[in-house]
Amino acid sequence: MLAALPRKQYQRLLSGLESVALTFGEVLHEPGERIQHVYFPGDSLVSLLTVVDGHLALEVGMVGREGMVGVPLSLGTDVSPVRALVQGAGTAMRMKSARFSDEIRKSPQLQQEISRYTRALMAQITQTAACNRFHVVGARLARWLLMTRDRVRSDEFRLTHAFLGHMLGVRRVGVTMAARALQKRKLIAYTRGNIRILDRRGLEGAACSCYELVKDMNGSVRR
Amino acid sequence: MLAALPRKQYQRLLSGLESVALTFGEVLHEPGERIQHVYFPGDSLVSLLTVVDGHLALEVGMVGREGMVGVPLSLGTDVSPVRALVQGAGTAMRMKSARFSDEIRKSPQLQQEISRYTRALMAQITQTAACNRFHVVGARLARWLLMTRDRVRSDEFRLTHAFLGHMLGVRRVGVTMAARALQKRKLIAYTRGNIRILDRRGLEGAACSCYELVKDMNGSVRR
DNA sequence: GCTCCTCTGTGTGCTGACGTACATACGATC
DNA sequence: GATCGTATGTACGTCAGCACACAGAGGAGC
Repeated sequence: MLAALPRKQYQRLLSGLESVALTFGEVLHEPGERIQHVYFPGDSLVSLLTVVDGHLALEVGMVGREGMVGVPLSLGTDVSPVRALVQGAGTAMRMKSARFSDEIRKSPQLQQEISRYTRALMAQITQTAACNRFHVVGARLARWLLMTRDRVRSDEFRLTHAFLGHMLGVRRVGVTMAARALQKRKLIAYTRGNIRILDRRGLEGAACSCYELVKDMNGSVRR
Repeated sequence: MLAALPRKQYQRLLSGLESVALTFGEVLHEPGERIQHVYFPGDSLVSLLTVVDGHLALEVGMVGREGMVGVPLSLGTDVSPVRALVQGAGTAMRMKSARFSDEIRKSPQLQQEISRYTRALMAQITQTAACNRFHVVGARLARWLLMTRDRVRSDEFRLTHAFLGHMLGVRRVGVTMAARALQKRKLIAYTRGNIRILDRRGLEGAACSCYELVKDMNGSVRR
């Protein structure tokens, strides 16, 4: 995301940025907590989860290199309504919240870039809401794998069925059945926490239309 | 929402505002269309719907006097990802999109107020996403009626089961059964498109926790 | 090799919502 | 006050996903 800024802007931001390694399962912030840093994932991947009734979680957004974690800061608050969970280990740049708020005030370009991303994120959340309501687990799983693929830029990644269950808001068994069906159709392969996409095109066919929609949205918005 | 602005700001905006009567069923904009005006509902009520697979709709947000229709404009685009449907007839103030974009540039207070609302709306959409995934129709119906009540400030309003079905993303029959259950418990009463809340407290008990959560959020955010 | 832990697979009964079809009932209009 | 459109009630079979329970099976560590 930072790469979309003019070089000069980017240079100035650099002094406030530090590179960090994010580990799988790490929680960047919980709902209601103060946001300490904003994160710009590089090859890492972060899930935004909403927590219901104290225990159930559901992914509403996925943030990779195309976005940032901490959008609420640009909307004038330092508390987030969601949990930010590292779903794919890797590196990210981060900046202290206060500094980021400063930078945003000073730089219209940065502000504009953040606005652009904010509306892409809103669109993603909206689409996810409808998707969770209307589409079956199999199609949602396919979509989810494709979205992950696009962000980590790899056909293979480490994830258990149980974890996927938390993301999709279904039981682990539900994931197992859906995953098995996809495997039988030779679209994916997996063993003990390792998933590989075998046939991307085929998987796109199995996914619901939400995948294309959100993809287009991010694309068109990115000029 | 406008009432939260300093008097001076409000005075200046007035010249760009016009009062309009919104009629039930009117569509202010479709997804993908250009937003012509932003609307600030007075005693009217507008639903934000996401459209899936061309026909199915699902409400993701509800806008009354506390908010505005056209948030994307403040995020730098004039196309909306959602349909804005008038769900409760009444009056609203509106402003041409171009003028609104101007005003927002000129007034930090207005911008701040919009930011505040944007994050409340994001929180609402997020919560709704989870609610639609995890909670049963009865609880969601109860929540929906309460949210409507809070916005129109009346215990009685006109709505058919079929319309509610569209909002909640379920069949009309599903609404009928849920509504009948609530009526049996003497929480609501209804006849041919007219719904009345008989026991607000009781209805709050029947609603899912999402109601309180979103309410608090709006409250706390409003200082 | 053996043990233990985690991940995946399978089975059973249940329930909430679906699709569809049709029945009743109110009210506006002629 | 008969008719027609719309709103609501009921019924029936189907299905996706639930809760719970337990059975293999691969890997890490001893």
